[in-house]
Amino acid sequence: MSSDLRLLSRRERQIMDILYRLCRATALQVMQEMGPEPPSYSTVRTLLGILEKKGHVRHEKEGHHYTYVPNTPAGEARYSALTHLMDTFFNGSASAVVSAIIDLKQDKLTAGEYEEILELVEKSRKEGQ
Amino acid sequence: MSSDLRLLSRRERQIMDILYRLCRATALQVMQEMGPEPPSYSTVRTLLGILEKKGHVRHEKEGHHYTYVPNTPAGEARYSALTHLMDTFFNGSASAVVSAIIDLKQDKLTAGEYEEILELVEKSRKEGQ
DNA sequence: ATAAGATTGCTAAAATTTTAGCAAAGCTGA
DNA sequence: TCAGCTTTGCTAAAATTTTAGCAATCTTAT
Repeated sequence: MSSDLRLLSRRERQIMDILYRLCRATALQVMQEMGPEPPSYSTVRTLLGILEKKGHVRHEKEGHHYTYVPNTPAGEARYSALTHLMDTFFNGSASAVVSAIIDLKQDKLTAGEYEEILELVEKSRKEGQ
Repeated sequence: MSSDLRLLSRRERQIMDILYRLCRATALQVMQEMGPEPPSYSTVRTLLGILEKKGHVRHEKEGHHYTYVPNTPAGEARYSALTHLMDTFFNGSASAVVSAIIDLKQDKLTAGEYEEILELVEKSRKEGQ
């Protein structure tokens, strides 16, 4: 089943990313999220149609218009994205990724977030025994 | 400068991923890493040439053949990949990513790795004060 | 009811990506 | 040396992606 997001074209992936970020969106909303040099509304609709035909997306009729939703559950998509990132850039090492995240958010992490992370890790450690 | 990897085509990105994973590689090595349905050697060379022209890659003469190396430092590429992943799938939340990593590697993490991660987090917390 | 506005269905062409072949150049070992 | 193998340089065409227009349908408000 897998349906790997990495096999999609540039625009297709860009749209899938937007859908995962927003969870659900109309063609218009998607277009507005497509950053600088957005394609036309028409183009976005075509792409959504292609993604639907390929099975990556489905639409739900919401009143007058369509709302598009990713077909693969967010959890699954997250899982494979994270695995790929870890393998590609961090040699598969979990602690290397955590280290990078910490670096990344360094000054922005609140005391509460530190607590949360520590608890997560310790909880998992205990469960693993 | 940015040169976003997400703007590349499917094959181009696939090759960049391989180069980041291997750090450096010849066209042949790249081809051998291209999974099932690999393109021809010739095709891989063409793609590497395009990536070079776009400035994503450079080659070093190594004896008889070329070895290709990513131009953007691994650290920088990691940074933007991780940021994008976090924003797309984890709503920008650091602790959510950490939680996912833990889940992911659940049974495979050794006691030593748990220690390492905990130390990383605590060290950062102290420094942040 | 009906005009105005918005959304969809369909189509086609432009642009880019992906593919691979062949000649030339460079090394290697008999 | 020189025949054979490997790698590069160049080229061109097939395949896919990306683009957008227009008619038809549906909603909403007058």
